[in-house]
Amino acid sequence: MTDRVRVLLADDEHLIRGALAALLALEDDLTVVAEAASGPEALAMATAHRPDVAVLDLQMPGLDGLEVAAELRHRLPDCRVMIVTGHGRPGYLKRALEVGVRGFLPKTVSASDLAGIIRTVRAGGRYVDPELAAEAISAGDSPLTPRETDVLELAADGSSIAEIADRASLSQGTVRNYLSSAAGKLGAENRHAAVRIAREHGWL
Amino acid sequence: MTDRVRVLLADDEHLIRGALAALLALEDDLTVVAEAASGPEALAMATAHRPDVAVLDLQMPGLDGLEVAAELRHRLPDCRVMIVTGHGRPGYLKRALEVGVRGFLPKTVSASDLAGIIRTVRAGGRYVDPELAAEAISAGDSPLTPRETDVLELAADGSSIAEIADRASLSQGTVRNYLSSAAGKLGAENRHAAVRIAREHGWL
DNA sequence: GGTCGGCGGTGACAAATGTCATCGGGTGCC
DNA sequence: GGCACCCGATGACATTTGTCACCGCCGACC
Repeated sequence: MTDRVRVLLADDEHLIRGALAALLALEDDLTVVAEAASGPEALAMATAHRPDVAVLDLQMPGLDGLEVAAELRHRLPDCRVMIVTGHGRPGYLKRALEVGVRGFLPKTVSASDLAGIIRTVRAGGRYVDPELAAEAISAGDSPLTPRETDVLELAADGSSIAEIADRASLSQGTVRNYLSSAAGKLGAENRHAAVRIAREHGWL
Repeated sequence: MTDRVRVLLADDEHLIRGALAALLALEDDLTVVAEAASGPEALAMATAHRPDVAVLDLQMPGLDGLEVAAELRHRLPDCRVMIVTGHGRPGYLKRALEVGVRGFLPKTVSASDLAGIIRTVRAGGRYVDPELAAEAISAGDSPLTPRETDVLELAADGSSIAEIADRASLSQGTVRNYLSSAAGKLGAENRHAAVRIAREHGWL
């Protein structure tokens, strides 16, 4: 542990990001070398400063944390990526692990925990919040087929079947079949409840 | 300004709250006298420590920031209340001002701004984020009657008309009338789109 | 080759939903 | 008193939606 850990912080909330940076600066083996307020900016800062660890907020303008993580994996394979999230829906954890994220934690952890986890991740370890992990395991995989997911996503804003069919370039009958099937798999009464359930599980 | 400003911090995200506390502690005229992670806890800490300024997150378990603000207004009329929010929907600002909140700002402000605004509010001033204010003005008041709002709220989770009627103790026909009227006023195609629109405006 | 599942579609039917007119009771305002 | 508006309800009607059965096509897997 001869060198200090070089950290990139990405969070669109300036207040939070600044506070975190100030707080991590108190740890004498950590250095915040770059900050970003959006997904694309995070990528740019990462390639410019080549941090050891990137701490990404899940929800950011432009590209979200997962998209940035996926891109970083290709551009900077040596950079470890951690995701910090406010409300952690289970499905995100699974997707995060798939794109090589080494740490996944809610914002309810304490600052000293965060510093510790950064060190763990830097050393090659992994950390996943136990509660989020339990939820993810109990939630399991999405039972929906890719197409069902697509169509359900188009239904998410309350559009009519006709609109969905139009945007998906499908016949209305097909759309109804998919939505009916998806609602059945999710145990929902109608497509709108299905959207809500899929959202809660992070399957959307 | 002989005394230091006594501040209460309430935010359910431990990481954020701790970071903010550390950051405000750097200002030599501010003291964080209490922290809370939920609405009820915020109330309890406030009555126990009688802060000059309460900085409340909008979304908290138990009671949200607005409910805490309303309660504080009665219990501690001398305590100035500020709301800090992640994604600020317009309607909340209006409701916040109605319950006597003196400061309303998004988490995108910088830490030094926050400290400055705390001082402003403490001195009896007000501060509202200009962008949120503009949105609130353009959004205007909700066109919905109280009952329409109630029923729309019950429809928010994708329930069927029958369930809504049951929970609201209304006839199904009445429920449909209210929803139809609400959808019409909001320019929505159906009640689900109406829910989305009302949510976006903070009218729900 | 056979089977299974996903994809896209059609047709038909029942149920849910949206829409409209209309009613009575209440409240508040001019 | 007259008027406007909200509340709650009913009935009728057209439309949308959900559900099911069934079709062909394709790719994967055994």
